[in-house]
Amino acid sequence: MPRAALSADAVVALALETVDQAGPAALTLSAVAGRAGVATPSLYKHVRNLAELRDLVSARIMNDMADEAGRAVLGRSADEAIRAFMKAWRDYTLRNPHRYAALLQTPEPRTAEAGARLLDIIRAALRSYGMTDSAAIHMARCLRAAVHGFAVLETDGAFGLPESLDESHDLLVRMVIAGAGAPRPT
Amino acid sequence: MPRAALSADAVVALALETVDQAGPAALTLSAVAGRAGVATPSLYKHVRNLAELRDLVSARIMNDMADEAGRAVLGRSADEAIRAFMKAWRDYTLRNPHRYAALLQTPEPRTAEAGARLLDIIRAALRSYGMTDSAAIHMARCLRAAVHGFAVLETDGAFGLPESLDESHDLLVRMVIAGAGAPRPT
DNA sequence: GACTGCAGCTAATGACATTAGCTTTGCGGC
DNA sequence: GCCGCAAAGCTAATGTCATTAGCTGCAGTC
Repeated sequence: MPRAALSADAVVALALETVDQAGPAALTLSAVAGRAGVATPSLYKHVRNLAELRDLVSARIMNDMADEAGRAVLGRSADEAIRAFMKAWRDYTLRNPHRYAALLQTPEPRTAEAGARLLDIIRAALRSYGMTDSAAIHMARCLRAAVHGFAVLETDGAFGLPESLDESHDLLVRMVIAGAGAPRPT
Repeated sequence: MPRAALSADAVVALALETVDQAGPAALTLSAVAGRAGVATPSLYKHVRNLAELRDLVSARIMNDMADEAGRAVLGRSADEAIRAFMKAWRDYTLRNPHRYAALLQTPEPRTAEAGARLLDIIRAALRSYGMTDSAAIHMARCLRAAVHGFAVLETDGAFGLPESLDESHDLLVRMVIAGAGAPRPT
């Protein structure tokens, strides 16, 4: 194992820095290579291509969020779990707006896997409601949609009005909790 | 006015075709020029640059969706209006998955304007609940977040499980309606 | 019939990603 | 201590784009 200098993980870390500082559009191999003090083609020794690097970054972020969300939910159940999960999610996105935008739209394998972890966490949080597996899946999807939609719109600055976003988010949380409490179809 | 051939609108239309057929990543000036039977630099006579073209396309799509959603809501109120709105939204996204992905994240002026129209439609639909303006704004945001989040996740194929997505969407609709009916804070 | 302005063209530049093939360096075995 | 090898890095080359500059030719206008 010659020169230890770089590694796939190190490249991803530098890519993440780039995203944090300059946004996902600035994530180019040139930029990462510059940050690593290395010629661009050298990166190909660690990463198949730009698409893979994007996926790796995306997966890292998704796993990160899943970790934080999982920690937030620990030891809570039902309404409290949902509240904590949604708060953790929003906190992360506000803390790292560029990261959120770097999450891959098109689900590459690694990102998809991280997404599955996330799903598990949500399902675990919902277990305390005692709903059927199938109901829990539908509920988890709704929770995810709500949380994701809000995050996208907020980090993109798509909510124009001056009204407090905290309050809007509170309403969203209450809405989801109400839905979880009474998920029975008509 | 020499040769009428192209025009900004025509360019946007061709761009939209490109997006529909090959996805937003395929929206390049080369591609559009090829489709128009014209050299790439010629497009600059109609559009400032690629960024502007993206914004124009995005705004066109957003306006389209707002039109459809507005039509769907016409003559309905309260729960029925919300249900119709959400159904119209999802139908559009399923009919035009690539278009939805082409909506701009970063809100450029024209897209933002179209987004404002959309907001108005939602607010009109909520008026029948007789909530205060401020409550309506928060509610509209939640509705938008729910609808947007679901659309993104569904068109990206981020929902892996085999469970019926129609059913999940139903649950989402019910959740939002419940939230609109009882939006009073703690 | 000459004038003007717009639409389109070709040529050139510069940022990237990606590939090919060469060079260096450090480690394991002798 | 010395050798070979494989990983890690480098330079050079190619191709795709976006974008700019400057030229050309046609549509109507006077």
